[in-house]
Amino acid sequence: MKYNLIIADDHKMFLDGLLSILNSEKDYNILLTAKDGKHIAKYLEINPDEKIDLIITDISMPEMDGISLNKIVKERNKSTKTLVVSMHTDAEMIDNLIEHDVDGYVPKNAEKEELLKAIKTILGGEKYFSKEIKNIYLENKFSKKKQEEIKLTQREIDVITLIAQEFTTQEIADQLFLSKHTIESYRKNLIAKLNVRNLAGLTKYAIKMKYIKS
Amino acid sequence: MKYNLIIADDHKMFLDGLLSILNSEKDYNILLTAKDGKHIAKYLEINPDEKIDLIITDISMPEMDGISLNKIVKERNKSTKTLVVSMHTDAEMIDNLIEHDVDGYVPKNAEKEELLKAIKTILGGEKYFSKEIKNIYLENKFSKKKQEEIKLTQREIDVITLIAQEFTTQEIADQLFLSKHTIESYRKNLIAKLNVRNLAGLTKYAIKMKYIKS
DNA sequence: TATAAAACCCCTATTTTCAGGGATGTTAGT
DNA sequence: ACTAACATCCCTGAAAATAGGGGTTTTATA
Repeated sequence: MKYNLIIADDHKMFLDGLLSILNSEKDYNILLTAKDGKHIAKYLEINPDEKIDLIITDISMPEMDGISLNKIVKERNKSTKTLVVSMHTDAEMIDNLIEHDVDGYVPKNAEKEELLKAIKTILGGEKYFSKEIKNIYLENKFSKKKQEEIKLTQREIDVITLIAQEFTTQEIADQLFLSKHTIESYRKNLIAKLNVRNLAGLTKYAIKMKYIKS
Repeated sequence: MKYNLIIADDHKMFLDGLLSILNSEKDYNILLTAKDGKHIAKYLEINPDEKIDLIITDISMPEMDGISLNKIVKERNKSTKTLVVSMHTDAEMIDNLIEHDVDGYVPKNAEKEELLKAIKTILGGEKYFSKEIKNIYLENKFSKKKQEEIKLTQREIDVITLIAQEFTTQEIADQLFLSKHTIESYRKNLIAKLNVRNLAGLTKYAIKMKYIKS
């Protein structure tokens, strides 16, 4: 009996590549391909009882991204597996995916063989994450350990965000309905906590932590 | 007579996709595929007289990127065309490519039909840039116009870079062997020029312009 | 060779930040 | 009930940054 697969990827050419790989395998039956998650979601809704073994998905797609799709898939039927195939190799993304309980991740520059191995492994009930991805994940966890010692409170985040937006202490105080002295204390604490020297350092931290854009 | 094509892309699966598209076209003869530019460069060196009509290449590849490859290709034989197929859609990259005189650019999420059209157009001697890419390019040129009114001198860049690195005015003066007053003047001018309010604004600008990392 | 732009320097006065203290009330967890 | 963490506020003095002026000299280039 064949496994039922669904593929979602907005890169048409890449999709063709995947198909050409999978079509030469006789165990896989490709039910559907789509260039965004929404189509897949609709299909799943219309066919609630169809057995779907694996969904191969990209992360960034128009309309509905891979993470949202994964959530929908798992809610419909926990036994449907998800394999993410993407070019994103940033730690945050990977972290995010693992937390969302995807069954595997293979980068797009992986070999054909690895992809097939990933699919087989996942259909066999195990997880599959390529070595590259595992390394990024683990390295990130280690370095996070150090960073997480520095944990800002919500108020501190409020203040540093406004500082990075070029407001003066007085202006921040006015906006938050606090005393100027309070903001000064926060600024002082932030400088000490984050091991920086001045506003420039605070601003860089705010950007790194994405409290402000660009 | 067939056209001779070479393809470079480090995404194996994508390569397969491209191949499956091109193999079904009888006019194209694929001489070589490789996952980085170096292999291609070596091939070109070994076979200096072979007629190569088109090189399809990704931008970011290990060992040798698409831009360097393009340069080598054009130096060897000006009549060999280059089509870039990549996921990069940032304005800088596109600008860079056009300046390096590639013959076309199609994003990886393009349809199969567009790719074929691009290839045909380029082999016909014209340039082909997908609409999406053209838009990004033009939009960038327009917005650059506004930005380029703000042009920093080298010295100003030196100073803002150091400011963003959290050095004080006095420290910057010492490092650059200048008077503290000079640095103060530069800071003042920068704040006025860049329309920001303080160090935080200068720091953000320095990051945006990539004068400093993160 | 004008002349504009860049690089450099100085001054005053005000505001803001930084560094160092200390303090109080509230909240959440042990 | 105790304690730690948090949020809030205050003070002083020094250092730095900001805002507003003013300059000269060097360098590129039209």
